[in-house]
Amino acid sequence: MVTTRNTRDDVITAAGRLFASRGYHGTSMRDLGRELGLHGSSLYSHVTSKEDLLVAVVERGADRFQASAERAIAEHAEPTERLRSLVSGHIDVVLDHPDEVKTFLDEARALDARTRRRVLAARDRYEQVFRETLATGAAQGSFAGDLDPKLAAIFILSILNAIERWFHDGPLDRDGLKAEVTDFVERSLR
Amino acid sequence: MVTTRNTRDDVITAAGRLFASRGYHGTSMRDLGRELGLHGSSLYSHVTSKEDLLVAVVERGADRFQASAERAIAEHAEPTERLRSLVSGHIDVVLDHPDEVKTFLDEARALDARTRRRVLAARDRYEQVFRETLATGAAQGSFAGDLDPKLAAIFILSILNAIERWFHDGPLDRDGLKAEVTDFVERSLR
DNA sequence: CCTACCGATCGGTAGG
DNA sequence: CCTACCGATCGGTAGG
Repeated sequence: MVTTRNTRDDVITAAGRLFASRGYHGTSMRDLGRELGLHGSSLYSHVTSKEDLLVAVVERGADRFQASAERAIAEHAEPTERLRSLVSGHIDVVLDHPDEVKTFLDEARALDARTRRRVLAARDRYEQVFRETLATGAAQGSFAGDLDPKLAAIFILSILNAIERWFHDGPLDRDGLKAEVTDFVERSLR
Repeated sequence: MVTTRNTRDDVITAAGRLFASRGYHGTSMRDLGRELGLHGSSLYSHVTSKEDLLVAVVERGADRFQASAERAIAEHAEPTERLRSLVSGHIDVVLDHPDEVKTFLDEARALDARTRRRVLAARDRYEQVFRETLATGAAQGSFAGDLDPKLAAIFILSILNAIERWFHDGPLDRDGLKAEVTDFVERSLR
């Protein structure tokens, strides 16, 4: 037998998988236990409640996006390049951690009000990075001068966040996807 | 007392409201009864099951989009104009019927496999109208010749479907929103 | 991580 | 549309 005991991390990962595919309310603790090969009640040695699990999954998603934004900021100052890095980093997060992303985007409503507010604030800060990059670029002449940075940020993030819903490796691979999104977006900003 | 009995239509509308805000699995029949001022068990004189309700809400959403596409096709042959009409019509559906749209977009996974396939097929046919409009426009020179109609359709629909998540009448009204989206999209297609 | 269990709530039915 | 109810399942606890 090579079977090992599950860690809290394993539990959160499996929870993300189920929350992403069936939704938080569509997933029971017994479902999750089955996924890990143990009884539903045994999960309570790893977590204090079902919502505790949701918080953990959602925060993982939030952290990934934040880390990606920080990398883009650290590595690229010029607006066009920074935006490309933001787009590329976002796509990596979506494709590398689809379950956390989907839960982060779709299941925040199941959180209690205080936690939900915190998560939405994190989302806003992330969007703000896109907005400021666009505003700087418009001011410097990299993008169209009449650009509305707030709306453009929303449109770009709409495209990025939807990727999880339709993309699966095929004729178009990850780099191709990044190139297509970047191209579509940059045309709009000129 | 002006209170009237609820019709099946009332029940479906209220169900859309709750499914959109809490999700299908996050809504109980008793919740829905409370919303309508009657007991959960009384709902079964209007519907045969909870899933019956979900199907009805989702199909309403699907029908609205289909009707919008048919109108665009009937009224505009020229690709640029037809696309504008598709965008405007889609935004109207999203803003006039947000609950049905959200349920249509987010809760299809809760449907049984057969119904879900039917709904996804309807979604595909709708997307196909966008794709064909873009392909025709690219062939005729209205849009860039190297345009990928499939990807462009996805990107445009990503922007349109996300509107429900962030738009609420403010400084930007419905017509302003339509103009901004159309502008952003058309720049990308040139 | 398991066994044995709890009260609450779930979708749904019978019979008016 | 209500009353009275059903078996199943829910999140969670006690005690090992």
